[in-house]
Amino acid sequence: MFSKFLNLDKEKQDRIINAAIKEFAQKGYDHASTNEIVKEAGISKGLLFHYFGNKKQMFLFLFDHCYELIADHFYQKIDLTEKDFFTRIRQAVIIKMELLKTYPDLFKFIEEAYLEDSPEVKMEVDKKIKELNEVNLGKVYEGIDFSKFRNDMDIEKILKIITWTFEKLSAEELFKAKLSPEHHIDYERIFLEAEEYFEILTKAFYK
Amino acid sequence: MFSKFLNLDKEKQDRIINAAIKEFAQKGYDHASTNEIVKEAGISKGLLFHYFGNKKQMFLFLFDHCYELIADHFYQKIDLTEKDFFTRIRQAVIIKMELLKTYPDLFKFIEEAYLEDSPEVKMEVDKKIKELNEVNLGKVYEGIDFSKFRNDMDIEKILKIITWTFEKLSAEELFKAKLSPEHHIDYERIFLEAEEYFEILTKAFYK
DNA sequence: TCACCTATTGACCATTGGGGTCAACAGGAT
DNA sequence: ATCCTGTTGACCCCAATGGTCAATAGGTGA
Repeated sequence: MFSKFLNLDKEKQDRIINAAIKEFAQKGYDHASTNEIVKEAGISKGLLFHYFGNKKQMFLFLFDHCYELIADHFYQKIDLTEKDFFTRIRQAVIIKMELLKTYPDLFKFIEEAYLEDSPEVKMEVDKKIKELNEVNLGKVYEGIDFSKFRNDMDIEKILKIITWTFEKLSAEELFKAKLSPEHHIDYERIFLEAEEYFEILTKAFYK
Repeated sequence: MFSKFLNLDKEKQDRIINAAIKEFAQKGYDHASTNEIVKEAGISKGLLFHYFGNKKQMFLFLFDHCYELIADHFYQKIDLTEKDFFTRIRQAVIIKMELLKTYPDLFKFIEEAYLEDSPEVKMEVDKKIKELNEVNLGKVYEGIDFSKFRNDMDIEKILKIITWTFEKLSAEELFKAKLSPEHHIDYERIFLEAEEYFEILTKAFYK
């Protein structure tokens, strides 16, 4: 089906993927423009339709492809025998940063796809999401040793505060990068800052 | 300039404001459609241009108007003699919820306006933002008694964790509301849940 | 009843931009 | 010289855009 696309060298694939997910993430399915995508990707209009047939098929392919990308990275590299929550979440943050280095709009695209309500694709996306939820949900917290947390607080809320902190931290850094001229992201600095938050949160929520 | 609009009864003004900021927040300046706005507001196309002249003037008016709305509410109702950080931030959360009741897309609109890069309005918006930053920034934390916080952690990071928690909490609730059929928001329940987070964060970060 | 007036309508206009097509081409291999 | 595969971009039709304006609705005073 998409073999023509998948046989390209990775650099070109990634250029097209990034152009497309950026456009969809920013504007949603309906208002994303194939003209913009080909301009950003540096290919001709005809070629895009040669690879994907039409806009809808391209969008659905991207959704599947991005989800696989994420799932593969996480389940290959996350050590499920690791029982410490902070170590585990640190792993997750690193993996996320690695992915964002190659695909800056990967997670934004997936998030927006969840909210997509263009009638053209809503049904298919909803179906995909439902299937995925049945399989994947909750695996990230599997096997964690929760006895290390102080027990005078609702542990679910603690976990939320911690994950929210790292989500907001990375969102803030992405925002800064967008405002800066070259859109440059200093992953090293972010990582060091994240470490300081780890320290604070450990002090605050472990026994 | 906009006196024709401002002389309308408040209900009609709000209907138009909400239709417009929703459209701009969702699609950005360029792709926001005046047709969609008038449809959602329940007025005719001609009337919108009768009030605002053109799309650009409407957008810039909305930005100013929304900013004033927020500023007025905050500086009228926040008690700057209140020295306790949690009490202060609780006030802020309540005010934000009140505003969201009347203008569900108010903050989303402002946030997106900050990122707007349509050439048509970018210059004006950037200028407005610059002016505002010089005046307003940092007032929210003025006069807070920071000695109540434990001193084995970087206090700036603590403040961030706390504000982020409440931002994420409200974002999560907005998301839930979007998924629910009637888009209904149960402010009472959110408020109670926020209280539980206040309790946890106090325990974690006060001496 | 009718003339006047202001607030409001929505069909209409020129123009842009959309998704999608396809004849033509580039250039390496046989 | 002839394929062949990968690639181009001018072109198509049409939907939708921001904006206009003659026509109307409906209240007011005479």
